[in-house]
Amino acid sequence: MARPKSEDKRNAILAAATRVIVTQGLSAPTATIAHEAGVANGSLFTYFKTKADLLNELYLELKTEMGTAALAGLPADATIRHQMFHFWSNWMRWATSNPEKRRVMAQLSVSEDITPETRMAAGKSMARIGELLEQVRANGPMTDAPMGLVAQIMDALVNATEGYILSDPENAESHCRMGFEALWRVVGSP
Amino acid sequence: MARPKSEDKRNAILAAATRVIVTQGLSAPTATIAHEAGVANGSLFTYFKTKADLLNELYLELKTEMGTAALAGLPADATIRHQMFHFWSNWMRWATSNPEKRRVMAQLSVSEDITPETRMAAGKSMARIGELLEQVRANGPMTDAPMGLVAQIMDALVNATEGYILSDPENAESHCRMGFEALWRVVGSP
Amino acid sequence: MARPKSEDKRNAILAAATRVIVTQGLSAPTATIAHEAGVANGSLFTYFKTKADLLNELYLELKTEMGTAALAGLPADATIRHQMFHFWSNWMRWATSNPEKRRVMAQLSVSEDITPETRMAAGKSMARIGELLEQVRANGPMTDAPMGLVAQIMDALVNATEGYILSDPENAESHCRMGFEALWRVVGSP
Amino acid sequence: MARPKSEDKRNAILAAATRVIVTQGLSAPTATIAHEAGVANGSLFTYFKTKADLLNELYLELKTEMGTAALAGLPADATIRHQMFHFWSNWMRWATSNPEKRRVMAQLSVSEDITPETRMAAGKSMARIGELLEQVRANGPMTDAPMGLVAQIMDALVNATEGYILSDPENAESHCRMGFEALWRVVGSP
DNA sequence: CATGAATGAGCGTTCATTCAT
DNA sequence: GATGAATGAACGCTCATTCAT
Repeated sequence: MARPKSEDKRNAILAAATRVIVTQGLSAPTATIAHEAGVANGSLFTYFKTKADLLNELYLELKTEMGTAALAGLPADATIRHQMFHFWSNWMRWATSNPEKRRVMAQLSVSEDITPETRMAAGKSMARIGELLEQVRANGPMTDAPMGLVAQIMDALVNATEGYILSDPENAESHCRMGFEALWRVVGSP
Repeated sequence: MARPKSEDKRNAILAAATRVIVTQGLSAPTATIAHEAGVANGSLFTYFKTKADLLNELYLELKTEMGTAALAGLPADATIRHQMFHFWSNWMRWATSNPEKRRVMAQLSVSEDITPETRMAAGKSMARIGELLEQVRANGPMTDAPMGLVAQIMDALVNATEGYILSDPENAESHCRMGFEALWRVVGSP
Repeated sequence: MARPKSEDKRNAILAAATRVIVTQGLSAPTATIAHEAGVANGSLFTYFKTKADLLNELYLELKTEMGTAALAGLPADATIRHQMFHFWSNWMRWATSNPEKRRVMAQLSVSEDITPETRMAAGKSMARIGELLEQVRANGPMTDAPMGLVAQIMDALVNATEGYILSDPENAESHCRMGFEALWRVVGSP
Repeated sequence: MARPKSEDKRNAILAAATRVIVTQGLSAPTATIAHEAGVANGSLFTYFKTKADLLNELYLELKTEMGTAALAGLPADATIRHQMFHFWSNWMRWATSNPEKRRVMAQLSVSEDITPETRMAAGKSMARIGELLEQVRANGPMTDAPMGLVAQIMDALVNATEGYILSDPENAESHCRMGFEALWRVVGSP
């Protein structure tokens, strides 16, 4: 194979897309993204068949990265509360240090271009967290609530807390804890 | 905020925008919206200077309508918990009966086109709710938390619960109650 | 209706298309055609939904014009041979005075963009000629030949003669007659 | 006309071009042609400097093949009418068994990309036929007609007949004869 | 020489906005 | 004021051609 498709270039495009979308929104021209990535505008399409494709892959990439970050170093033998707080903190930290990625993910989440398949695939990377949450739910005040509702609520709490932290990063630590306590009051056992 | 010409036509355009955006997203052509509203494409611009303008006014309109619906018939002399549950229920009911408007609002919320001014103005319609929430917060487990965080969390819970209800409308009643209990556990006094 | 779609502009575009396609071929940019017609490139699309559309309508227009020209002043009570020679001459004259249109028609005839429907519709304008030819055929040496073959042959003779005339316009008159005699030998009665 | 590298590959590309152009037209991407030929897209350009080049050489190849086929086994000592009918039959047979090549040739004939030089060179392969036709003409009703006109007419008759045969291959034999008789009436001596 | 990624000019079409009627 | 044709910048994508491997 002459000049194999470079993983680096692919990543450069994905990273450029993140940077550009943050400031210009999802309607950012592919040409701008390509330029930002340092490749010719046509080259973008050798890595992603269409713009929608690029967006889907970007979404997947970001979700996966976030999921991985959230689960890093999970202390398997600690109490559930501890485990939960661990990934909650990871999650907040990731969001704090990657505000751009978080913003782009928010935009992609509501985009028509992201297919159900992609959303499904993205969900996979959160599976472990789902299991944890399930255990917590089963023994707390939401035993009788459907898991779907609980999951959505947790997601909402994560986002709300993250959002607030980003607006006042000074007290990140404190906000993080408060958000977690709120979550625990919602689902955890007293 | 001036409302010159025909108020009817203005509303027709706003309503048409909602219908069209639900299916086509925010990138729906103004011409399509105009057509759906039964006016010529050029006429749209005598009612809204630009497309962004239309979007901002639509956002404001929807938020205001929702705020009004949420506060309707608030029993001023009931307990705070009662008052809170009252508007929570109203809110859920509105969302359930106006799924399109809710969806459009979700899209607008993340749009670059909505200005900070509009967001601020939209916040106004929720002021009364903010006061209520403030009272609750002051006497509950989040006394020490910043109001902004609490507000965002409530908003998140509202959205999560609404979203879940829409995905399983059969048990709306039950989900509504469960969502409220979660909220109360987060901020309410035991 | 404000500023009604102008027939003039439509014709200007069609005429411009002819001029441009002659020199640049069917792949001539729509922008060039629009410019040549003195309208904005977007305007072309208010008159023709797509480029293929423009091409189809151009083909129809040219064929119709040619058909009309060929039949002009047909002496209904002359002998068939006379009638035939009349339209043959008309045809040659039209081709001679509209070499560009003829060239464009040749290109369009083999284009993938021209739909069967258009071809069918274009055929209509030649119907009268078909009837004439049919009468001639019935009493000549090709009585037993299928009409389709005869029609194609006539078409071919027309084109060949036209082509030759254009390459040597000086002796148009003579070539025209010779071509006709050839045709008559093929189908006419001796 | 140099034929460097692999003659096989060159032919594969030419053959692939024919197959692809039949279905996609002359605007078929070179990449598609290369793929169909089983070579890398870049390789196509080591065999043909440009796409126009490829087209010109394809045209030449097809014309030559057709000319050769038409002249195969010409009975040098038969009557001229016989010789003429011989190559006419050959020609029809070739067209019938190579409908794709015929179609492609038709497209190429009207393409802007084919240079006058190529057309001239292609004419060479028909030289023998031209001589034959010339002899016939000299003693028939077109003695006084310029050879160019006669040649074009014959070409037109060939194409018309071929075209009709392809549309009704069942009666190829009969159509072939009828076409020839028409030709003979045009130029042959009675 | 073969390969296929890289390039970037170019195209058809869309659409917010303007303006003649 | 209402209409809808006019405008032209902008965009996603293609593809002939080049060039690093």
